[in-house]
Amino acid sequence: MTRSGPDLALLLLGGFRSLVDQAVVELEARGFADVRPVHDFAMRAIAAGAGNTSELGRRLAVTKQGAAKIVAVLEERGYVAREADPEDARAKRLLVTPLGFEVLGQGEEIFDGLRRQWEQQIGRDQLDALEQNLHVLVGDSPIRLDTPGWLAREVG
Amino acid sequence: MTRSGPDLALLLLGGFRSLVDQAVVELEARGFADVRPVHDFAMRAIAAGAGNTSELGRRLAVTKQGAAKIVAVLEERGYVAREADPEDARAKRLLVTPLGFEVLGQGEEIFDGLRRQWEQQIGRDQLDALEQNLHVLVGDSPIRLDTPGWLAREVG
DNA sequence: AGTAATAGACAACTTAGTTGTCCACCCCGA
DNA sequence: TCGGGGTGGACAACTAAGTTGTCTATTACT
Repeated sequence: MTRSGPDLALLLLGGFRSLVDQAVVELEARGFADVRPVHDFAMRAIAAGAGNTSELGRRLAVTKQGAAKIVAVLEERGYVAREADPEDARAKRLLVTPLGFEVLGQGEEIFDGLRRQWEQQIGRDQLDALEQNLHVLVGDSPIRLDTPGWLAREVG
Repeated sequence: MTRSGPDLALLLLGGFRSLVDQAVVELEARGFADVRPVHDFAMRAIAAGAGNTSELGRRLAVTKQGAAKIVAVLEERGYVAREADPEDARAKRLLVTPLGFEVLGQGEEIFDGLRRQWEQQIGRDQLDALEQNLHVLVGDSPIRLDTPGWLAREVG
């Protein structure tokens, strides 16, 4: 039984790590090596409407230069393409390639699978309550991704 | 209501971030600037018996050189002292100074306070269940600290 | 039209770790 | 008892993933 504040924080971190580490390993096993959560999140942001690098930077809460580096990696891997923006000669449009969507889909599938494992371990009601409570505590916008350093780390 | 695997991971990360960010800010307000979770964890490990730098590295899952850098910071801040080990001429003993224990104590107090806030928001029973369930899911040793990159980040 | 803001490139720096190498010292076994 | 393998620690070079800072080209405001 945990009762201390620091332990609660560690428990949350542990839960996150547990899911993400397994997901990264499983993604690699499926043939997508070197995909980190930050890549996944970046692609999701692009697919969700971050049309250029500067906008992506804002959504990921990194500088546009930082975003440009992420995009460079994604482009090199073939997950994201860049093309001239017909409506703005300064900008280059970002788009997720079919291969990128493939990674995205697999990632979602893996996370869903892990969630189902948790559901089996503690029961549907408990997991629902856990999510519901965290939602209340964290607020309506839990998607703050400004932890790219850690998200990008190699999994031990 | 959250039902997707990725969202669950984000929720856990959000919860952790929420606690840690507030804790860092509050610690700073109490006069301990530039203290990051990784410093706290390192001091805790030393206090708990990590008697030298190599051992600290093992407990934090970083290389001994990495541990040495953390120790250097803690020593410079006056939170940790090093002295010759009378039983091993190679080693230098690590010990947490009174000032270090002060930080540790304040940190614990702050986290406990944040936990009480959560308790008020969702109720004692719900928080107990949340902790209990996470404990089951994460396992008995939730204290895996090998995320120093992110733990050490400046809070936005 | 003129000025401010924005997209993006390039370069240098920062942080928090990593290898890699070396030496001094401990320990254990022939 | 000595001799070799393992360990603690220092120093140096490298890496990853971001940051500022500066520059140009282009767009948007008024």
